[in-house]
Amino acid sequence: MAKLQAIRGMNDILPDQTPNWQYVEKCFQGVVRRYGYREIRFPILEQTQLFKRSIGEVTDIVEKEMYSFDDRNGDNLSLRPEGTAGCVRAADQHGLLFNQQQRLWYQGPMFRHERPQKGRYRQFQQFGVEAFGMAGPDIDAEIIQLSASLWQDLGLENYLTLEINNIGTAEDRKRYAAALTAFLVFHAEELDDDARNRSHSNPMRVLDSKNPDVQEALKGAPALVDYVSDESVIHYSELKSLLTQLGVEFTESPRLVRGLDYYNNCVFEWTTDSLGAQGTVCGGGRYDGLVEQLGGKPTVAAGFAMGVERLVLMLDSLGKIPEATAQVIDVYMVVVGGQLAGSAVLLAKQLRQRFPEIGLITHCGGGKYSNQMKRAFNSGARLAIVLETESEQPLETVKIRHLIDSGDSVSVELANCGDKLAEILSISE
RNA sequence: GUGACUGUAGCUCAGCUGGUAGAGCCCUGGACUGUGACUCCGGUGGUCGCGGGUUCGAACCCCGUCAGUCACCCCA
Repeated sequence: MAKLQAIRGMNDILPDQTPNWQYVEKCFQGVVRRYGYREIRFPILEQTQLFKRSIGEVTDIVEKEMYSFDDRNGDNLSLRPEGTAGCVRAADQHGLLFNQQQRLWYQGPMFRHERPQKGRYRQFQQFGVEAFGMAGPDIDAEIIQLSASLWQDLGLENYLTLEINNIGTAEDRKRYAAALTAFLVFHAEELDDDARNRSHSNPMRVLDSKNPDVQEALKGAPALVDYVSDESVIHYSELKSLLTQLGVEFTESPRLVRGLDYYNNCVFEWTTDSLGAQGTVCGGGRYDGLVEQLGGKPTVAAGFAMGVERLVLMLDSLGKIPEATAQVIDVYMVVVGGQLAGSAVLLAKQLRQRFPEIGLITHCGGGKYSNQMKRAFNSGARLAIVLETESEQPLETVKIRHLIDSGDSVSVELANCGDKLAEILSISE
């Protein structure tokens, strides 16, 4: 029988890697705490309808990337491809959005059936922030500033650049899309197949084309700016002013279009060139119409999501993860001779009770002294406690040996082992 | 979904133009050493991703499939 293996594009994160993840998660949590955001947790599985109605029926995510299936009741469910839809659903369902403001954050796995490559996986981790009930550009500035704080804490501030754009309201874009489609149809012969196909279904995506010929043909195309309402323009320029006051550098990218339909007005992306083709580390913007679109009362909102794999990848390749994050134990107990197993587990139990903060491994499975010592060294422990007696003799003394600073060892009465340990590790009880 | 490259012991890899597999590390037994090290000797471990085909014979050729990597696409 063939060996079972993980589903394509779904990664196992092994013990050598998990400290890196914990480090990043700790940084997230520190930042959101400072900004007063509270955690919300919602299911990984939702009605497929939720994503269709929020992300948009004709987006790639919904059209060809969702893990959807009928459950035993015949309901069509999907693994969440992003977090905002579920967050809005949960918050609205429980009345969190009624006449109030909310600052929320979440973290968890998302699922998209794409072809895997560096920084892009079928199950991936997102960390996101959503703010509800605040209409002004100040909240937009706040969440951007929040993300910038995180880069600072992670030491990535010099490796990420912020791009922003104003994509107007849904109405603005509708009028613009019509004009753009007309332009594209007129210039159809200069476009490639892909661009022609999108001219009607999703004309704004054509602007993103990397085909130089298409970009050439786009010269003279109508600009979104000219279709954006005055209100949006004012909001946007206020945001820019706030960012400038905050010292957050940005570049304006008129071509920046988000792939999810619910965004409006200000959108932004943090990108890097150190990740290959998957340069976007964080993306977000306003989505003022989404709550209402999903059946709630009209509620303005803004948020962003970031890809944790991409961040971990980036930190790893840039050497930005502090060494101290790796988990090490403090004490390794070497047990020579099977008759000492009882004494060993008992001593270990007592020490763990007395020193809850230290990590202690008891050697299990026997084996000769030299091999046990080898494991003790390889464990990274500072100290080894050696239990050894002449055969049949009761255990009276143990040896405590330094493994890192020196090779010194001291012999202590079994009963005084804890005191000696406290002294050596400078633990105040 | 499309394309290119890759897939040999737990890990890193070698294996010339086809003749049924090797090294280092790791692990382990022993020698030495007042006891993890070093050195020396020995050992475990692979139906060469999987399935077909060509051939007297394939890890090496062909087809399919799965997976990985990178790019397109898409996005976090």
